[in-house]
Amino acid sequence: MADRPIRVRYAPSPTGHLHIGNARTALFNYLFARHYNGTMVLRIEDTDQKRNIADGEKSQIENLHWLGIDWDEGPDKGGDFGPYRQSERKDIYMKYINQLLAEGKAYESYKTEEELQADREAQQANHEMPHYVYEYEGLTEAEKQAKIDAAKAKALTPVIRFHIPEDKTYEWQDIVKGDISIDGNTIGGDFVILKRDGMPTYNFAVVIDDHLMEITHVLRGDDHIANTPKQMAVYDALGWEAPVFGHMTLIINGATGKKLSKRDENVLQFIEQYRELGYLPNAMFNFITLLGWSPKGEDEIFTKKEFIKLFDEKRLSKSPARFDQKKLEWVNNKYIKETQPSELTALALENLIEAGRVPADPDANTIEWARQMISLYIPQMSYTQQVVDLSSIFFEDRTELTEDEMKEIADDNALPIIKLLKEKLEALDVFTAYFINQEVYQIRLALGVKGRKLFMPVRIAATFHMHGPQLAETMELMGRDKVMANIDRVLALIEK
RNA sequence: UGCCCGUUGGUCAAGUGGUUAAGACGCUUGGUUCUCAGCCAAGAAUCACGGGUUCGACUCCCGUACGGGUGACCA
Repeated sequence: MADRPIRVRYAPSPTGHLHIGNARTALFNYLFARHYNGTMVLRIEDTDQKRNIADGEKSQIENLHWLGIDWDEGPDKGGDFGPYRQSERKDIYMKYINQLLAEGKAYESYKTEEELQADREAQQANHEMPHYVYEYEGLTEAEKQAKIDAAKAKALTPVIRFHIPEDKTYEWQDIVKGDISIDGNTIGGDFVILKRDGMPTYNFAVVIDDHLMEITHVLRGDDHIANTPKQMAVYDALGWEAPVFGHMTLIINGATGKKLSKRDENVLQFIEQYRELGYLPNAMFNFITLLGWSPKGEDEIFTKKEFIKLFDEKRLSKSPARFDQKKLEWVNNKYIKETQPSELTALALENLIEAGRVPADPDANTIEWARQMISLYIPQMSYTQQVVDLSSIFFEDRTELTEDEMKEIADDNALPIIKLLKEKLEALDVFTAYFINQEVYQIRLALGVKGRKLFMPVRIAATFHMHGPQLAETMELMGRDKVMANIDRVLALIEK
């Protein structure tokens, strides 16, 4: 096994959009493959026809690409081990199912849903773990055959169950958890490998696919630990060697302490949602990689290349990690500061359009204006959608000042400053930050007021807010008309 | 109820028998700036508990507690 070239896979089912937990699984498989110069396979596990959704596969692929994850083989790429959709591999599964049937390692089961349900209820009442009870228990081979024939005569369709050898103990060395050992009699009895609709079940199909696709390492969420012995039993039955398993801890909901579930609505769960808010792919990559894994040293910010180089599966954490939105914001802000303003503008523009702040098809002037406005907020922006709120100073038309703001301009110095400001700005030829600053300086010289006492009245009069980004730049972006209107409004309020 | 896994500050975490128990986010305080933010500096805060083993345990062993996972003709 160790000598074979490393092959790993990410195997989503197309049942929804890319979830953070799945993204993390994909990420670590990707890092593992790239670190060891191995091969990354994308396989679509679409055996549950009821749950598949129309664009599930497409959406997975798009979001993975957005995150910066790529693969070498998959439904969209081809490869020597295809097809890469389980729904297209039915003939392959049937071959092995027939083989197990012929060898007596699997059998037709006619137990109905009602019977199974009754079994489970009885077991539960008995404080036992729910498990399948062998329906041909104590029957001779002939009696068993007779029972099957009787069912066939009624035109019933069976499912195929796999016979679990209950006296075996399944043990493996897990890459992340270490030695794990599970008794064959605790895993729930003979399980279904072929459903009545003719599709194989997950626990069977993965084994066939992982083996045929020559997967060497299976890195997945630790909710699959309980499936592992079932899969190992299938490997045994087929005479195959199982791959190396690594069960990574789940990401848990910070508020509930439970596995991050698609039903939790208080946490943003899908990569797409972050994308829409203007999170950057590299920041997401960075943040998610550091959830449940850490490199040596003290750094927190790494490029993808560095992560690939540093990746070490032995440093995967054994205990679950909470998703910390605040830290993600910090990481994203770091990346925002490193990103070209033009790129940020493109993202933020979408958010502004979405919010109705900017027309859907902005002209060149608007784009340039937006670029400058967004630049003012780069130091404090956690994600670009925040410009919508941050920039409200440019869009709102307030008519009243808050108590705090009134206090700032109640000073005796305030009125002369504002009056002089109005005068100077009216006379200004070119309404740009540079010249505005000059005029403010002139006011300082003329009235002998400086610092907060000077700037606060100017800020409030010009912007109608006591907070905002650099004053002169803000005024330039607001434009002379709006600034003059603000000043008049504030003057009116003072005189009242 | 069974089986499996886990437990270092509020959060992410380093740590592998002897350390002042790193670092980051967050928080608090101070500095800087016209404000907010940012930036800089400082600070508070941690080994779940009980037994062993040992000269010495966060580190090894055993129990307890707590948390999580699993139980399908979902994956």
